[in-house]
Amino acid sequence: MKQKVTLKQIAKELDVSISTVSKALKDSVEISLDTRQKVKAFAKLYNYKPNNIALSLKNRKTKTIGVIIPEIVHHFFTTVIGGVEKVANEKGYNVIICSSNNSFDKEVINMEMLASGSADGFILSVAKETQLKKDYHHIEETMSQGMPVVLFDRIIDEVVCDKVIIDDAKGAQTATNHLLTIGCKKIAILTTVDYISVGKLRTNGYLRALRAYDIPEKEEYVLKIEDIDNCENEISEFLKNKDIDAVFAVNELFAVTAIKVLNQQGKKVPNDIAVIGFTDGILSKHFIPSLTTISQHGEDMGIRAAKLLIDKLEGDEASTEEYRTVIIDTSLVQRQSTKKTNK
Amino acid sequence: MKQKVTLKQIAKELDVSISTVSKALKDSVEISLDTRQKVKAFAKLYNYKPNNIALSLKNRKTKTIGVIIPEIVHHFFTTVIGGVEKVANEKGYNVIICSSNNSFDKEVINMEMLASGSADGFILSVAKETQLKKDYHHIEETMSQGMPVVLFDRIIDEVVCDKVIIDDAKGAQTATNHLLTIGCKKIAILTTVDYISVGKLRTNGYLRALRAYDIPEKEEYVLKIEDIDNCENEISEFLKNKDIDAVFAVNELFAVTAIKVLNQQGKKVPNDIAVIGFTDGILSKHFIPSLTTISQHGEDMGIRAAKLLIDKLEGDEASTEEYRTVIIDTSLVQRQSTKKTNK
DNA sequence: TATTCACACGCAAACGTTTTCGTAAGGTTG
DNA sequence: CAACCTTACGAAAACGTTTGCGTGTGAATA
Repeated sequence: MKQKVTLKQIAKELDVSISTVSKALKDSVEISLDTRQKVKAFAKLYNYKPNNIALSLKNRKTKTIGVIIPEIVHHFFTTVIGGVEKVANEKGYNVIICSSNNSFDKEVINMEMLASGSADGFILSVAKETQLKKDYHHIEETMSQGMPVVLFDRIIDEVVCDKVIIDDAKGAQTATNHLLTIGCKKIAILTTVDYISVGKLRTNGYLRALRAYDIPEKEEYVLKIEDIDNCENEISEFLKNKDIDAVFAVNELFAVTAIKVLNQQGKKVPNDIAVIGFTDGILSKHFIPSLTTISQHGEDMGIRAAKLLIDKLEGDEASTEEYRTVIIDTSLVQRQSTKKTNK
Repeated sequence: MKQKVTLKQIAKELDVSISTVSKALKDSVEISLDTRQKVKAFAKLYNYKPNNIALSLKNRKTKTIGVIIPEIVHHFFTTVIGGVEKVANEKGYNVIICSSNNSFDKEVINMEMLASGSADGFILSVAKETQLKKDYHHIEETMSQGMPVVLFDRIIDEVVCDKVIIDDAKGAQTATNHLLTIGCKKIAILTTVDYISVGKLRTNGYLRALRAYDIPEKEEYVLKIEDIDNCENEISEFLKNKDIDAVFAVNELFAVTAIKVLNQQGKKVPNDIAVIGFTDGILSKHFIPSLTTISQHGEDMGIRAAKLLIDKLEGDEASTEEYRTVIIDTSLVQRQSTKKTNK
C-alpha cells in the first residue's frame, strides 16, 4: 500500500530541494524548463496532490463552508444544501454538513468543532431548542472570532449577521388570500407553537389576510401543534364537526394529515374543503390530491446564502461590517387540493 | 474582532514557553501545579480551543469521514447519513457530505478533494453514471493510498472493500411473495433499466418469486423505466387495459405514480389492484392509501457502514486486509395498498 | 583578468500543535 | 563540599506547504 506522496519525497527522488519541486509544479520561471518538466512528470506519475491540511494551516483558511441544519431528513433543508453546494463547488469551496437534530447542545458542539479549524464560515438554520432557549452565545462567539455566519430560514432577530429568509408572513397571506379568492370564508389554520419563528410568522400572515378581507378571526379556527410527530389525533379532534370550508396548513405534513382525517370524516378535498400547504416537497407533488402550496425555493435560498457567505469570506475589510438580509420570494403553486371542480 | 487565540499567544502573555502551555493544558505532571492552574485559567478566559487543522497535520489524520452520495435530496440517503452521523459523533468523528448528483465527474472530483487531506476514509454510494461507465479508478486509487472505503447500497462488485447492502433480490422476492400470498397472480413490475444494480437485483427477486410459485414470467408485465423524472406517461401507457391484479414498484415514486394512473384509469387500489413499493420513505407513510413496502432500514445501513469504516480506521494492521460485506435485513411493512378489504 | 549579471536553485521561516530530550536551579546525601 | 537527584521548564523537530531572499555557477562584459 503506497502512501500519499509529498513534496519531500519527490524532492528526494529527484535530488533537488523541496522548494524547487514546489516552484516547478507552479511553473515558476525561477526553475529551468528542464527541471520543471522532470518534476511535473514525476508528480503526475506518482499522482501527487497537495495536502489540503497543510495548505489550510499555512493559508489560515480551509476553503470549506460549514452548514448546520436542524434535521437532515427534511426535504426543504436538503434542497437548500443543494443550492449551497452548487455555488460552493463553483467557487472551489467544500461543504461540511452537520445536523443538530434540533438539539441546542449538538448545535453548539458542531459549531465549536467546525469553528476550531475546519470551516471558514457558517450557514446555519437554528435548532428548535435554540429558539426556545434564546441562547446564542455560540453564534456570537464564532462571529467574534472572525468567522462569518449566514442564518437562513429559522433565523434569530437578535443576532446581527447576514440572513436569508422568505417572507413567511407574506407567503402565508398569499396562501390565505388564495383560499379567500376561490370563495372560502371559514378558514382554519394548522400551525406550530409560537416559539417556532416561522410558524408564528405564518400564523400572522394568515391573520393579516383575514383582516384585509374583514373576516373576524376565530380562536376555534386555530390549532397550534406542539408534537409534530403525533399530530394526527390532534388534527382529527380539531377538525371533527368543525364548520369550515378550508384549511391552511403551515407545512406539508399537517396538510396531508388534514386531508387524511377529512377523508375519514367523510369530507372530500377539494370539493367540500380546500386545503393549502406550505413548502413544496415530495408529498405536495405526489399526494392525491396534489397539494396547492407555497414554494419556498429552497435551492435559491441556499444559493443566496452561499453567495453572501463567500462574499464576506473573500471580500475586503470594508464589506465585512455590512450585513444584508435577503428575502427570497415565495410563490403559489396551484394544484388540485384547492381546485373547486364546480361551484 | 478578536482573533482565535493560540498556544503561542498564551505563552507570550504568561511569559512561559509554548511547550509549557501545551503541557499545562494536558495536566502534565512535568508542570508545577501553580503554573498549570494559571495557564488553564487563562486558556478558559480566552476560550482557547486547539486548532484542528494543526492537529490533523501533526497526527496525519483528520478524524473526519467523507460521505459521498448520488443525491442529497433523497430520503433514503438522508436516513443513511443520519446513521453515519450517529456513530461518527459518538466516536469523535466529523462527517463531510458531498453529493455527486449522479455525475461521474463530480464523484471523482469530490473524492479527490476529500482524499487530499480532508478525510480519513469514505462511505460511498456510487453515481448512476459510475455504474454505467464502470470506471472505478478513483476508488481504487483512494484505497491504494491507505484510505479505507465502505460502499453501500449502490455498490460495485468488482471493487474489493467493505460493503453494506441489503439483499435487494430477497427484498423483492419478499414483496412479490406478499402479493402472491394475498392471492394475486398477475403481477406487473415497474423497475429501472438494468445498469442500475439495485433495479436489476430487484427485478431478479421478482422473477425468482414467480418461479417459486410456478407462475410463468411474462415480458408484457415488465416495464423498465429509464427516465425516472418523467415516468408518468410511460407507466400510464404500460398499465392501460392491462390484465393484472398487482403491481410491484421498485421505488416509492413508481408506486405512487402507479396508483395515480390506476385511479385515472378507474381502478381502485388496493381493491382492484394491489400495489407494493420499495423503500419506506415519506410518501409510503403518508400517501393515501398508505403503501405496503420493503423497508431498507437506511439508518442501520449508515450505522453499520460507519462502524466498519471506523474499525478499519482504528484497527491494527492485521484487520486492514480483511473485507466484510454486511447485509442488512429488509422487512415488509404492511399498509393499506395491499389490503384486500373483501375477497 | 577582474567585475557584473542572469540563471537556477536551496535555505529558512511560517502556520499551530505535540512530544522527546536536554538542562538549570535548588535540594539532598555521603 | 562534592556528587547526585528532583523539579520545572525550554528548545527543537516534525507534520506538508509556500515564498522571500540569499548564493554559487558560468558567461558576458570591460
